[in-house]
Amino acid sequence: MEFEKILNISVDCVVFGYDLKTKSLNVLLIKRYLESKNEILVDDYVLTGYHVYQHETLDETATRVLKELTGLTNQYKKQFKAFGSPDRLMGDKDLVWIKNEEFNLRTITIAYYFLLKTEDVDLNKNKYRAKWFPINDLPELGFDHKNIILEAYEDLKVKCLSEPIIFKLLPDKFTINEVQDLYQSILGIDIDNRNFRRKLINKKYIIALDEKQVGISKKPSQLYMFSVDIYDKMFQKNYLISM
Amino acid sequence: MEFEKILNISVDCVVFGYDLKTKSLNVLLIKRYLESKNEILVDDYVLTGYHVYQHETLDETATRVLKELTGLTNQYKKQFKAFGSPDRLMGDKDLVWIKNEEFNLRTITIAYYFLLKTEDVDLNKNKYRAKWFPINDLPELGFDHKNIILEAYEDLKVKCLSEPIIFKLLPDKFTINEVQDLYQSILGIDIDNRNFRRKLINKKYIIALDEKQVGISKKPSQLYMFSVDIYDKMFQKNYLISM
DNA sequence: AAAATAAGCGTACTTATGACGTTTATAAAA
DNA sequence: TTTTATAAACGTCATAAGTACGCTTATTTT
Repeated sequence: MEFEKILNISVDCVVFGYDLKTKSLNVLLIKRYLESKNEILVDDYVLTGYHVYQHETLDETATRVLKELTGLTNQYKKQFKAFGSPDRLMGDKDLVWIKNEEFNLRTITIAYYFLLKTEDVDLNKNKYRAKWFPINDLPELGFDHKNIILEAYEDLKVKCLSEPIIFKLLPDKFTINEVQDLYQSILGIDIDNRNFRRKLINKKYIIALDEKQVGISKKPSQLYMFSVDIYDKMFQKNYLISM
Repeated sequence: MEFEKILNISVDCVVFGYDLKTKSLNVLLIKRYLESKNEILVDDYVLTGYHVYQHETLDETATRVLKELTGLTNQYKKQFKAFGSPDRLMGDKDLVWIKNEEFNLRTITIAYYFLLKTEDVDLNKNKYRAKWFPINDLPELGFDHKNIILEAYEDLKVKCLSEPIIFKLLPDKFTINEVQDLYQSILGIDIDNRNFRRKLINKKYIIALDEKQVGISKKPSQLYMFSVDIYDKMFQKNYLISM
C-alpha cells in the first residue's frame, strides 16, 4: 500500500527558469516520444509530472517530481490550480500514449509551478531529454499542458507584482538592470530604467554589495542582493485597496 | 457511466455571504448529524460538497453543488486550492461518518469559494439544515473543513484588494458606508471614512443613483451601483510593481 | 586620445494617500 | 415648532509615490 499510485490523480509541474543572456523566461519540458514499426507515433513535449502516491501529500508529490527531474529540492513552489476536464487527456496522441502507460483516462491533475535558477539545473545526461523553452515560443505540447503552462504564467504575472518572488529566478547577486529585464520579460512591457532603478534601490531589502560585475565590456554594474530577513522583518501587510 | 461518481475526488464549496445588519462576513455550512441507539455519534458542521461525476468538469461540479444547496446559479466562484493530505478525512468523527457514506478514505478535494448576496438565499425548508456562521465564530467543523475555510478567507482577503469582487457580496444598490463596512469586516481593519469615501466616489465605475436610502432614521444616504461594463472597458492592467 | 555604450544620477510635475477638521440633512425628542 | 442627536458628506493640508524626461559617468573598444 505504501507506494501505491493513485491512478486518477496526478501532479504536474511547470518549472520556470530565466535565461539572463537571452532575457527569456523559460519553461522546462520533457520529451514525449513513441515509435512502433519505424513509425513515429508521438513526438512532442509535456510537463514533468507523476501520480500522487497513496501516502503522500500533494506538496510532497510536487517536490518529488521536481527532484526526480532536476535533482533539486527546496525550491519555490506554488500549487496554482487543479485541472480536471473529462477530455483533458483525449487528444489523438494522448490516447496513443496512454495505452502504454498506467494511466486513467479520467485523471485530474494538481498543477504547481516552480521558480528556480536556470544555472542550478544540469540538463546533460538528463534521462527525460528535458529542455528549456521560452514561454513565448513553446513547442508542440501533449495533453492540456499548453493551457496549464499559460495559466501558471498568468498567475506568475500577477504574483510577481506584489511579492518579491522574482529573485527566485535570479542569481543571488544581480544587477538592477537584470531585475528590470526579468520584469520586462515576464510582464511583456517596457519599464523606465531610471524610475525602476530608483524604486528598487530605495527598498531596504535590496542590498548593494561591495562588488561589481566582472568580465563585461562597457561599464561594469553594481551587484545587489535580496535580503529575505529584512523583507520578512519589515513586512507589514499593506491593506491598500486598489481595485 | 454517465453519472458515475469518482469516489476519490470531490469538490467542496465555501459559500461566503455578507450580513449587512450584523456587518459580518458569513459562511454557509450544512449539518452533519448521525445517531445510533439514541447516542449522538456525529453532530457538527461541514462545507457543502460532493463527488465529481465522470462526465463533469470541476467547475461544473462546483456549480452543481451550489445549486443543490441554494438553488442559485451564475454566482461568482473561484477554484482556489486542492486539498489532498492522506489524513484529511481521518478524524474520529470523520471515520464514523464515512462508514455510512460511499466515500474513499483517500479523497482529494478541489475547493471553491462562492461570493453571493445573502438575501438571495432562502434557508427555510432547506433539506441540509444549512446555516450561516460568522467567519470569526465558526462552529465545530468536520474533516479538514476549518482549514479549507480559512484558506478561502485568506485568498478572499488578498483578492478583494485588487479586484472589485466585493460587490458580489452586496446588494445591487449600496451605500459607500456599506462598502466600507464590508471591507472592514473582511480585512479586520479600520478605514478612515472620509478617505475611503473620496477614493470610491472618484472611481468612474461607481455610479451615484438618483435614489437615497429609505426607511432609515438619521440622514438617509446616497445609493450607488457598480458598473461592470465601465469597469471592464476602462480596465487596463496596471503593472504597478509593489513588492 | 576619441568614440561608443551601458550604468547611474537628478529634477520637475502630477497623482495618490493619510490624517483630521467641519458642515449638512434627516428623524426623533422636547 | 424648535432642538438635539447622529450618521452622511465635504474640505484642506502635508507627505509619499509615480511619471516623464534630461544629463553625467565609468568603462572598453577603436
